[in-house]
Formats: sequence, structure tokens, C-alpha cells
Amino acid sequence: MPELPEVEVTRRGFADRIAGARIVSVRLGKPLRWPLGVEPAVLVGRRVLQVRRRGKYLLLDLSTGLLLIHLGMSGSLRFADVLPPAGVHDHFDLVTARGTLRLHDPRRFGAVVWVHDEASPLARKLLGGLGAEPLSDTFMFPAFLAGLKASRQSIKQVLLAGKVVVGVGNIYACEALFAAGIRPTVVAARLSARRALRLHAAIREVLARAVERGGSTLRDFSGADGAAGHFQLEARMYGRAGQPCPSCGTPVRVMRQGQRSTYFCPHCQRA
DNA sequence: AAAAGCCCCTGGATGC
DNA sequence: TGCATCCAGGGGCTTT
Repeated sequence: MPELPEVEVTRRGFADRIAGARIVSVRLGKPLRWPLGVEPAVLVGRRVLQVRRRGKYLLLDLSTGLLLIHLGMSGSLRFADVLPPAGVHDHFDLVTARGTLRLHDPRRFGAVVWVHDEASPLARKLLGGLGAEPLSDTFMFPAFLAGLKASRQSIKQVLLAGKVVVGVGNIYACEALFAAGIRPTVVAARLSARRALRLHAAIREVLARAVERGGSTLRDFSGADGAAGHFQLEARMYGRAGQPCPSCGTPVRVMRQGQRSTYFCPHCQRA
């Protein structure tokens, strides 16, 4: 579900409030993607120092170790003083002295994993291969172009893979490619520097705009305070098959790329 | 080594 | 109403 904007909106929704809070208890529901990796009781008494984000992962630095949280396809986090009794899809509660952080995840593709530090084997496996952060100034065009030049995959799949740039999921890949006027099927290595530059800018603009708008709410995404996002109201391609392109009026087309739906305008995205 | 497919899981929408 | 099928915001793992 959540792409970079949704994860970042989630992070901002509770980071300041949970910072410094002591862990009171931990409740686990049904199994998630991986086991927590530590006895829940061991975490009690530790403090949550800060909440960072890397790609679509949230990193909760504890006074000892850190929790990696991923929302998968259907996950969302809530943070509140008091939450209702855990439902069948509430699979992780981190109860702190300042409120409870709860992961709700019907499909359970999400994960909460404890590691001692970012150099641990699991942390390296999950975070080690990630590409540049698109909203930071480490997202440099020369490296972006070099990454594209090294791949014979389609540009859409390169964006989704997260090895060159992180955080771009299916919605924002479609939107950024439309904004840049690039056909999603183009082989990444064949993009000219000029077009790659347009894409580099489009990725930043689309993601930053989505964060401002509070993310996209397709099914049940909401921020940590429970508020829905509004970006989907302005999605120009994603989910709009058959509807007129807002730029030229040509019906939006949908196709499959790597088991994912791609939406594009055959006129505005000609090459 | 890189790329393509395969799953993990539940629920909602659609079609018969 | 009931049941089958397809699809969904991700990504690690296995197979080519």
C-alpha cells in the first residue's frame, strides 16, 4: 500500500510524540512477514529515541537496538493515548508511557523486526541494497543517470525495484513517468540524459507534492492520527484506465509490467 | 550477474 | 443470495 509519501506522512504523525517514551509492553498478533527477532518482554523499559525513515522502512531507534517497520501492501500505523481493543488485523502494539503505536495490516505483508544495529545481517539484507533517497540532496542526477544506464529493464520496473532510487511504488511510478512524458516500457539504459533529467525532477516533485497532500488513500491508508490522505484525488494516470488524459484527452491505457498494472497516456508518453 | 516469476495473505469488486 | 475469479499501494526469494 504505502509508498514513500504514505510512510513519511505516517512517520511525521507520531515521531515527535513517541520520541523519548519508555516502552511499557509489547503485544503481538498473528505472524507478520518475519518474526520480531527478540522476546517482546526484553524491549520493556527501553526508550524510543527517534523515528527515521529509509525508503519505505521506518526505523525506531531504541535505547538499545532498533525496530524496523515495513507496512507492506495493506499496513498502517496508529499512535494514540488510548486505542480500542486489538482487532483481528492488529498485529503489533508498542505500548509506551506516551501512547500506543499499533500496526494494522490485514494482508500481513508488513513486518516489525528488532535488530541490534544497522550493521546486523538482517538490517543489511533489508536496507543494504536500497537506492538514493529521492527527497534528500543525496539524490544526485549523475548517479541516477548512471543507474539507469546500467539496466536493461524497463524504466518503470527500475523505479519500482528501489535499487536506483527508493520509495517510488506503483502509483508514483506511473505519475512520475507521466509527468516526465516517458513511456513506462522504455528500456532504462536508452533514456537520454535530457529525459532522465526530467524524470529525476518529476520523481522529486510528485513525491514531495504527495507528502504535502498527506499521501494517497486508496483503501484504508490513514496517517498515524487516523486522517486519510488526499493525493489520489489528483492522480492523473493511476487507476484511471479509459478516462481522458488530463493533458490531451486521449483515453488512459492500462497494461501489465511485472505483475503490476501500469497506467499511461499513449499520446503524452510516446517514448 | 541480471532479469523474470512466484509467492506470502485477506478483502473488496465484479461477474455468472 | 452464493460462489468463483480477479485485483490490490511490496518485495524477498527462487528460477531462468
